[in-house]
Amino acid sequence: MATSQPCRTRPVSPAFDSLEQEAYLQLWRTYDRLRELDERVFQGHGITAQQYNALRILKSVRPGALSTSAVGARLISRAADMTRLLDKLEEQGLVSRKRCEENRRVVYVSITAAGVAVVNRLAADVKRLGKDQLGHLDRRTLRSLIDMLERAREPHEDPATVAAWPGSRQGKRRVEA
Amino acid sequence: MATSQPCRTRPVSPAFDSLEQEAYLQLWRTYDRLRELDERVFQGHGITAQQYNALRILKSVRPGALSTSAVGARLISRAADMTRLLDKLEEQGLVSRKRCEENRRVVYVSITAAGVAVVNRLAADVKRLGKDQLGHLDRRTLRSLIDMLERAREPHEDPATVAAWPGSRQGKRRVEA
DNA sequence: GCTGGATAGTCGTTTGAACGACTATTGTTC
DNA sequence: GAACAATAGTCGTTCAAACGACTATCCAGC
Repeated sequence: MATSQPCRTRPVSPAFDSLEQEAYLQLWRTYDRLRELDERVFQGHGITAQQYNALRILKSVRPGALSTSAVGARLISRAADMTRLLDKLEEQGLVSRKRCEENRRVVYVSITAAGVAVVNRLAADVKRLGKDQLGHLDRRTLRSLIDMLERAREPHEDPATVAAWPGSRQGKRRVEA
Repeated sequence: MATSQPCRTRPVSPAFDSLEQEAYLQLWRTYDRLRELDERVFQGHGITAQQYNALRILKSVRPGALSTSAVGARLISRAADMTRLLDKLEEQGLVSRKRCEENRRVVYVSITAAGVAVVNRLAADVKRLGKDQLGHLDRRTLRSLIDMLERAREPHEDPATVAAWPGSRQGKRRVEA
């Protein structure tokens, strides 16, 4: 068959449809680039970032426990399937589950000593990760970035779960009108 | 067995390990929240956001073509497997592939009329999506957010691919030292 | 013109996410 | 107290991402 397509790439002028779209795509790309470093750290320890977050949450309430859904509500990103996420942690002996006697529908999850050990072992790497990712920005810039990100997602937060999340803006005063 | 765990959730004081970590987690959560809207729009059209981006890129060079890897380099987020992403678009008849005659290793991809139609059909939804996601922020804030996101990922961009990406900061002047 | 290395893309397999249907338990209403 | 809805969690299935091994082609050097 004859080749009708040119074999040369030509320059593009993409431009975004709108400022809002550009902001979202920048957000997406930035997240993706930073996440790359992230994954590298965690997969060296046989764990995912999401699983680490669950452990971090459970460690913060230790020696108490949280219901399955309470853990889910506190995770950074929504996770459809808490059951299987916790299954994997339980298989590794990092968390333990126990059905609540007062309300047998709920299952309480707590971190084990082995789980605490994993989080502690990761602590230094996680600290370094933060520096690697964003250490080149000064504190004022970081605060400003955080503030804008919070404002960006504010209308999209579920009021029911926002209270459970550490970074929620509630109670904070807006800097500008 | 005796129930040794309390069946009550107790309040947490999570706090982030560092400002850098907080910024990254805020970025993650914000991306996740905004992405939720995103997915809703595209899955109504039987396509993923990543696939839409590939189509958008190919439409911008129409009627020219791009090599498989050139499309990958211009995508918002790194995609490990261009082959299968394009496979799916080709199955739906939205793109067509042709092996380059001059260099038979490369495969050129171009968008079909059906592909253009899909992008056009989505245009209104995508426009509305932007407003839904970030329409509550004024233009100054959006620009500032974009600028900070670019600075956040600047050190993590591969110099080889950054040139291919529309939002690259190259050529822009830094506002602050 | 043959060999080794680089490049472009493809494919097999494993793993995790997404969506929805399903079970068990509790609370509500008449 | 039986029926129905709501809640908490589990599980089956389907789909996409991740990782690496593999093929085909080209280029460079001898």
